[in-house]
Amino acid sequence: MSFGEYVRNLRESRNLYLRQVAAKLDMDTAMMSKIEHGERRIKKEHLNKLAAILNTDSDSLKAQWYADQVVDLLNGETNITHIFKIVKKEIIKQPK
Amino acid sequence: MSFGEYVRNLRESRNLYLRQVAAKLDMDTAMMSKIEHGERRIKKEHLNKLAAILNTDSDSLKAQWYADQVVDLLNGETNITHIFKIVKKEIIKQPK
DNA sequence: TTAAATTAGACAACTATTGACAAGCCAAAA
DNA sequence: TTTTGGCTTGTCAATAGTTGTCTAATTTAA
Repeated sequence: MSFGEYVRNLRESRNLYLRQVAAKLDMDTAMMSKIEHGERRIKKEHLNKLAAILNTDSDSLKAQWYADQVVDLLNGETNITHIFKIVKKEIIKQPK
Repeated sequence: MSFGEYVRNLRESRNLYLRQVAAKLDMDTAMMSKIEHGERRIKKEHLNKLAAILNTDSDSLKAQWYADQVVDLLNGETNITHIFKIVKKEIIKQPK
């Protein structure tokens, strides 16, 4: 399930209209529609607010959001497991 | 090791100068320098040629390149394992 | 010190993304 | 069968981000 579908499912289960969510995020309904369709990307800064509006866990929402970006980036690649191994090794070594 | 370091290691082990590699890729030496420093991103389309110039395996080079983008994207995130799980689930379900 | 190699800074040119608007679609109510 | 409400689509200018190039440092090796 993509980020957009994830949001749409939540929104519908909350019985909210696109325009309601859009208004609370101070954006056009059309934009929100595109976000749910994966045609536009919601800003990271909006995620906390969106989670609150949808009354859901923001960590899961963020994970979903990041996953979407990664899928987009790796679209069509095989070798994903290998890539992830490199990434993990790379990210772990940031102590501080 | 980042993509840039990876390339630099290879290049030096091959006793090639930045300007030589840059010339073969038809780009400015300064650009190539920035690429090795991670300040600029080499185009995906250049990877095969670069692998040939460095006489190395292009799949590994590409994996390294993708890993770099992902690291960049997830920079600062915890939860990476969770995100990767979502990604894998998402990517697997593309048959065709 | 010199010369070659590399790096850094600045900037215009090029791309991509965004937000806003208007028009369209579709299902259900009237 | 029209109207209404919710959603979707297309377009476009404005904005933001990226790229390549040039010039001027800076570093390195003799």
